[in-house]
Amino acid sequence: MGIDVLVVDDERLIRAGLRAIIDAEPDLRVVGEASDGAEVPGQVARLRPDVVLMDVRMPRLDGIQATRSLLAGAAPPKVVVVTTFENDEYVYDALRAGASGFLLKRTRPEEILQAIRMVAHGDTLLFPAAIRALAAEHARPAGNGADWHRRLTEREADVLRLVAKGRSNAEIARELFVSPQTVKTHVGNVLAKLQARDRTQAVILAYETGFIAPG
Amino acid sequence: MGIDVLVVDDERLIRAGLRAIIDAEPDLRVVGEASDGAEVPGQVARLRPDVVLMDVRMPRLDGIQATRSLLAGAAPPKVVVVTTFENDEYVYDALRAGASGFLLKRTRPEEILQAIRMVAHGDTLLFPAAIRALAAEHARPAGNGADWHRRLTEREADVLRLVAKGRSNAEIARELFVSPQTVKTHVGNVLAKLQARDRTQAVILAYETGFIAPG
DNA sequence: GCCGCCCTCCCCCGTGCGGGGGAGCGGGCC
DNA sequence: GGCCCGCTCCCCCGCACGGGGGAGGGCGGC
Repeated sequence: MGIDVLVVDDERLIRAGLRAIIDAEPDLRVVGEASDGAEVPGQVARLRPDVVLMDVRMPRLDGIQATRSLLAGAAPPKVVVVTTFENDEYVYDALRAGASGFLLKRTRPEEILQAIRMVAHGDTLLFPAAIRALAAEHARPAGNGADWHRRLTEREADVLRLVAKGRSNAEIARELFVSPQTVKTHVGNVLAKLQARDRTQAVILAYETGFIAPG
Repeated sequence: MGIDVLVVDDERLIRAGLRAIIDAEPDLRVVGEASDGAEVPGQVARLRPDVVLMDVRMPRLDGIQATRSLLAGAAPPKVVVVTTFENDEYVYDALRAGASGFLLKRTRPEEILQAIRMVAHGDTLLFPAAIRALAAEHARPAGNGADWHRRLTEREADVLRLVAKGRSNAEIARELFVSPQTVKTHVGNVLAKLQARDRTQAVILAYETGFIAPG
């Protein structure tokens, strides 16, 4: 019961964001992270995840090679390759290497979660599906069902939204009718939960994970 | 010669980003800004812009009403309505109100510029065009032809890219093999050019204007 | 030649920010 | 009743950050 996920990405920021999103789900769990394709086989052998969420571009050993070597082993996990652009030439290589699917990094959180569940149950996400997901993203009005709210409390989410609008702590305090100290507490909690060093990194995570949408 | 543009948006950040993009073009010029639909008629009468770039959602008087009142006047400017989602119900109202076109905020800078030129020359941007622009956005690999490079020097753009990755000044200094003071200088210049108060706002602008893409 | 821009580096200074504590209060759960 | 948790507010502290200057070298345009 429950799907164990290994997150592989060379960007610490992205890993933190994905972890936050995934761990918010009751049926999903991040059992480990790797920052490099070369670390993947060891982590997989040790942690035995059900699904590996793997970035394409990484130093040393890229996601394609890592996928290939993984799938060659015994009882391999499902692999979802995460890429930035859908016409990335790596995508075709990823499918040939045996990936069960791939996602765009700009995909909305709930779609990432759905994708993990799908491949865990044996489904395959094909190229057009990613396109459709993308289209669906834009078809959705403002009902962005971002999901790490469950990790962030409502108040913390309020604060993050304002941080992501460029507001200072003092401004946020005025807008929320609380003291600056309170805002500092919330911001501190947000940073801790997102594993961000400062508000700038928090904003980046908010954009990268779809907590807020550009435009 | 040259197209005069009035930028209307309640978000100071967005206005600054659009101004930076537009003013970088030799044939375009931002002659003024308005933060509210109610300010628009006065600004138009005073500045007589060729094109008004107008946000839909604004306090007091929204972009639709502002467009309607503008088009009712003598020698009205062309109006391009800027919206967040293409299925926004306001869009149809905008076209009925007499807008010459509309854009998605997530549209790439160069497409925004092209749109301004098109409507100034009497062309009309229809709904499908926005969709196509959107599709084209994703079809484009990494060749993001962001345009405010002309305002930002190359070095400044380098620094902004790293700032937008969450790096501290010291980290940027190490990565670029220069002293922290130099980085501070560049960051300061970037903030000034983007009219951003701090690095957090600069990152927001970078995302909102498409200087960097999420994912 | 000179001027202007870009890149580099330096000083000082104030402060917003983030980390470390702690604390009171309400509501929900057991 | 006790416990946990979210929200609120407070202290202290160190430091990275941003604003204000200035300065020198390289390079291209006028």
